[in-house]
Amino acid sequence: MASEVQADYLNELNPPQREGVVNTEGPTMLIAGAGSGKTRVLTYRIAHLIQHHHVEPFSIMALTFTNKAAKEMRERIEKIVGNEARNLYMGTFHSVFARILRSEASRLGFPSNFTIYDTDDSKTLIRQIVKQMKLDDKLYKANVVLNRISAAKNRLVSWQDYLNNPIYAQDDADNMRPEMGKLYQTYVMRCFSADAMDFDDLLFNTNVLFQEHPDVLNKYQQRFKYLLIDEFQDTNISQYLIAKRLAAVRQNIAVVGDDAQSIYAFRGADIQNILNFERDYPDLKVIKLEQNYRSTKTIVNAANSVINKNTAQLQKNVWTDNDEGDLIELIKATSDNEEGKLIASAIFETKMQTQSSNAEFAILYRTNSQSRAMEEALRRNNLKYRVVGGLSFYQRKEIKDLIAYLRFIVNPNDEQAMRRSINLPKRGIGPGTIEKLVVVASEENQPLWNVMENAKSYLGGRGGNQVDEYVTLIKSFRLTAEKKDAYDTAALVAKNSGLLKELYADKTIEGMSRYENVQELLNAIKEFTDDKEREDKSLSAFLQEVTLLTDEDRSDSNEEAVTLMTIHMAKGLEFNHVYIVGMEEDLFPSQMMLSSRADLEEERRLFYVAITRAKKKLTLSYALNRYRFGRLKNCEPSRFLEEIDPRFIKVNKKFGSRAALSSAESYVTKNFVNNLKKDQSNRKFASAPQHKPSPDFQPSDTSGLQEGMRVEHAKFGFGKVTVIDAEGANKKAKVEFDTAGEKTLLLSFAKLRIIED
DNA sequence: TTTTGCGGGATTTTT
DNA sequence: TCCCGCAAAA
Repeated sequence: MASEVQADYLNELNPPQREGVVNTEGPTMLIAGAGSGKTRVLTYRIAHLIQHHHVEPFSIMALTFTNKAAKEMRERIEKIVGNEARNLYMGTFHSVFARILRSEASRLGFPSNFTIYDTDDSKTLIRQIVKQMKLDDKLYKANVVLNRISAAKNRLVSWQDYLNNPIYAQDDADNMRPEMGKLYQTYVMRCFSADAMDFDDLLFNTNVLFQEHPDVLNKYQQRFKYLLIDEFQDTNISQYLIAKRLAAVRQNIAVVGDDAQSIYAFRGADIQNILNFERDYPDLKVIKLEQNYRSTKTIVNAANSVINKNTAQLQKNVWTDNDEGDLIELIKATSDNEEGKLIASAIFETKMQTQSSNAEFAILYRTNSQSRAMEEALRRNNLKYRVVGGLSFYQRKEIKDLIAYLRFIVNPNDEQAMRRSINLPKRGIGPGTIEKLVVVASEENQPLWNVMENAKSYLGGRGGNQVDEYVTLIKSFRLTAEKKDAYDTAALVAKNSGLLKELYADKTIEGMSRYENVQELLNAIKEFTDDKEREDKSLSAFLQEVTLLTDEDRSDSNEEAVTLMTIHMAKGLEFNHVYIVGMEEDLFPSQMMLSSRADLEEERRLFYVAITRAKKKLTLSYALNRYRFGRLKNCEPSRFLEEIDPRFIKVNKKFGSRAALSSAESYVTKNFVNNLKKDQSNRKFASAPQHKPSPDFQPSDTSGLQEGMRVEHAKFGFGKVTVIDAEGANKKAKVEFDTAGEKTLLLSFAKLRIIED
């Protein structure tokens, strides 16, 4: 019986796919081109482990990039192996290791009910620290500071390491931000005393846990016999190290990824991981999935012609057996609003001609703000649509407000939650009073909650009384939380805190929708507690999940609607008809990504991802004018348009006459020439001809490499070392190459020839 | 303490 | 354009 099922799924696979499924032992890397069926391989591989090798589901750990991907994969596996699949240890890095950190929290001095700070919490805290340290908040913008801290954590640089490393100090001094290290330290300490971890801490602290507590590491090494990682190109160093440690004993680690689809370098993802992987596992089995089952020949080849402009990529040849298909259409509009109209009517027509449903259409854009014009036009055409992403449900003010209460109930030291909830609805407790509480707590080195309980002895008169009332309220909530489940508690909090009443009183449209949102949150909590499979239905258990949830995880409305979303959100999805809008310079590629070649290559990969979402037909559009920051700006067509092999494009016949065609072409051509000029004047954009290494090229021993030395790299050419970073296996050098721009190279991996001077 | 109005910055992407 | 944080006014 079991073998019949097996035969079934194995027969559906092509040879490399089958190999990816059957070869379950030892380190494996699947390089999976777009649309090559990698999810299928991953699911079958897990199913195969369970059915054929009789591996217990709870000893398989599978890490994905989003919760949604995990959920879908689990469902697909469940279809093959039945409800055993429930016991798989599967989820995002963040959620899986948050769970492990909860049960081992005491090892790190955290309580197991620690709070997870989301990005907003982190930024607010940083803003507070900057203020308290009396620093210039123009210079120390929360965003900038958090990014810097985040980057350090993702490379496993602790605040102690940071303060001890003169390179960082120099770097910060050069950027006029000498206090960065101090900020990092304070930030970490404040999180710690609030019993809170931010997103990066979940990974950073897991590394600390495994490094400093070998017994814990050993426990999980024994337990997880098989480790699988999806979207490996989007992992950062911190994540990779966790995986490596876990897999160290059994070495059953399989990673799946596509370097061409790496689009999260901005948040620390590191393609280097793919290269490191080959180095770390010499007997690695590499399997390439190159046949695309998703798209037409036109789309696959057009995508290839684009991605080939990148210099940094693994050798891979994506091809397809599918039909030639329609040419890619290019639409020119005079304004962003007209672009919306043209796209909407194009969708409407295609829908009629091909008898397609709304759900087969997607409009993809670079930035969320572009959805507006599209939405309006779709509405006018009576086309149902849904916008994915944007301001997420859990980021809405009213939702965060209620959750702040819930958080403070569970974690009495969650300072951010206290700050948010204490004066909501208005209780006459202002910033002055709050600040006093926090200052006393830190000066007397007391838990915040202790200070609040004795507020009257620290705050005279009114403030003390008001805080007292709030404390009593929270205490009563805590009593409820101890006895009742998450839903009963949350419902009581919404009612007794006065939050619901206040929202109910607001009869504006926005006010009513806020009220509904809170009701919806309560429904979501109800759904959580109604889940029969769930053992722990406490408020604490609910909160553990909520911060790591995103909108996509809430409702899977399979509604008949056109999908609007950013390209980032579209990764992993596919649609028959895809419209990529806003193909303009400074928008896509984004102006913020023009400063280095590496960034531009990431934008190009983003474009590649966008193109490869389309199964049958791809349409691109750009506008000559667009409102940005409230101002009408004229735009040039994107350089990416010229990077598509022209054989695959035609200019829209309905909306663009012969004249329009030639004018669009001339626009593109003119732009192309301009870009060439730009390229020549700015070497960072130079379409660097592949460097031919010198005939005597021989990698040197780089242990003695010094800043200022000139080096040669096989691919990037000649350059000068600007910075040397870290020591030992992680030693890195920043090199400013003459033609390829600035690169950071891992010396244990990169082959550099030192040039005598 | 709360409300209002001003000015400045944002639109890159997400766990 | 719109949203946020901050300063001044009430």
